[in-house]
Amino acid sequence: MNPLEIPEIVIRRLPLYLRTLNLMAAQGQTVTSSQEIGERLGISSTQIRKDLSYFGEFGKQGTGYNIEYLREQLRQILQVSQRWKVALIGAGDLGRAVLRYSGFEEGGFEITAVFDKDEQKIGRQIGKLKVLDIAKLHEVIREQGICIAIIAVPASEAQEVADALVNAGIKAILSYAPLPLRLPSNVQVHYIDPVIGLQSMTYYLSPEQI
Amino acid sequence: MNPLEIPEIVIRRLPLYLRTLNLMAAQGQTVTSSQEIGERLGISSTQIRKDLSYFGEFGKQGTGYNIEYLREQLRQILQVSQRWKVALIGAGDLGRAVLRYSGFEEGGFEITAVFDKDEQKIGRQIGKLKVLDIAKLHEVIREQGICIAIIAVPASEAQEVADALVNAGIKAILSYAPLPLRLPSNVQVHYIDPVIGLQSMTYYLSPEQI
DNA sequence: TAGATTGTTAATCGATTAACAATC
DNA sequence: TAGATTGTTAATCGATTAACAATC
Repeated sequence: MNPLEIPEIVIRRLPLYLRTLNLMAAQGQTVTSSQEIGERLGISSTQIRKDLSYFGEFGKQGTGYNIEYLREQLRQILQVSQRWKVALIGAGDLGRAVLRYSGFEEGGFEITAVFDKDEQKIGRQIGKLKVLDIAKLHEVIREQGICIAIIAVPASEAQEVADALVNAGIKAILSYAPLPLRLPSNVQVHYIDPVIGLQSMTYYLSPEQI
Repeated sequence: MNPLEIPEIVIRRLPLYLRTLNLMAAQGQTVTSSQEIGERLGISSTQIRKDLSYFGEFGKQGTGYNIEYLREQLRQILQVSQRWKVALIGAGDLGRAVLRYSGFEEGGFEITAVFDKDEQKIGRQIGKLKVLDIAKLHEVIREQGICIAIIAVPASEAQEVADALVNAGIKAILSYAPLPLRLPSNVQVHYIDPVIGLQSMTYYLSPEQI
């Protein structure tokens, strides 16, 4: 029951369960089962029940899970009931796409500051936000009490940005830069690298398809 | 030695090794060791040697691995020595960011066609490509002999697009839409969902940081 | 040669799943 | 009640790692 004992692989699946429940709720469904969730995700029902059992008992024998209730429980476990403020570094094509993607908002995240070092971009308005000078990173992050950041700068600048973020007090980083960041162990990090995904699929393609 | 027996989790790590070797080569390094690769990636040297041993013997006792040689071997294993043609569906903010990202090119992929259903976008020039009408999806994919696609359309349209892609002969899909696609088992799929990554990090953040 | 590092085996560790009592 | 589904235990399965001979 100590959170430290819960395998990370279990934590990584919880957002998938939450996302599935959100979709079901959006379609007006009120009750589901571990089997139904599993079918949607390609995961066994046993695994879903086992994963949830790390945190408590959320279902009823014979009937399954109340979707609204389980959603709220998962939101609380993942700490996404409240909205988190997020800083975005990089206002290039990728940064702008991140900024305009509505999924963050729905997932419990609000990008409240965007930074770039390019003078051409600084001061430019993107949606509700004005691009800030990266020189103000520390100041703004501290002022707003932000502890999550998204890195959307070129690989060559990512480590430097990460260092500045850690220095400003950031505790979780989502990085789109295709290289591993050197970070203190108390800072969470996840990477998004589409090329890695593609390259592990081409392994399975038959040679005649090239 | 039968490819079918190699665990998928091993295949998923190979692109990381390749990426690391690429970075080393770019810095002019010519030789490395399993320990050095492991340190960069946060993976044990034993695991790297074990993973590579599924495919052959690529190193020399006492000296390690020739970077150029191991790179080329990994490229061949992953089938990314040749350039793959890729179709991109969706020319919104995300699609444009994907199109302008140079990492695909470097990873062995060339986006050779981009589609959208929005008449406002069809015909527009993005970099070297003109946005095509999604009605021409089947025709163009067959003509060009494309077998990999990237989905960058809203979640509500992703399944429909996926069905059309499968119908056109696509064998591998990278989807940015935050939901699981229903696909034939002979079609590879990988998902990119940044919110999932963020939500599994917030679990570990201490509540006072909210 | 001595030191370094590989490739591989066997042991360990951890995750998944089968089975089932409990109960709605 | 009978059927369905949960939560949990124990068994199985698979991945990681420790140890080491081989050898550059």
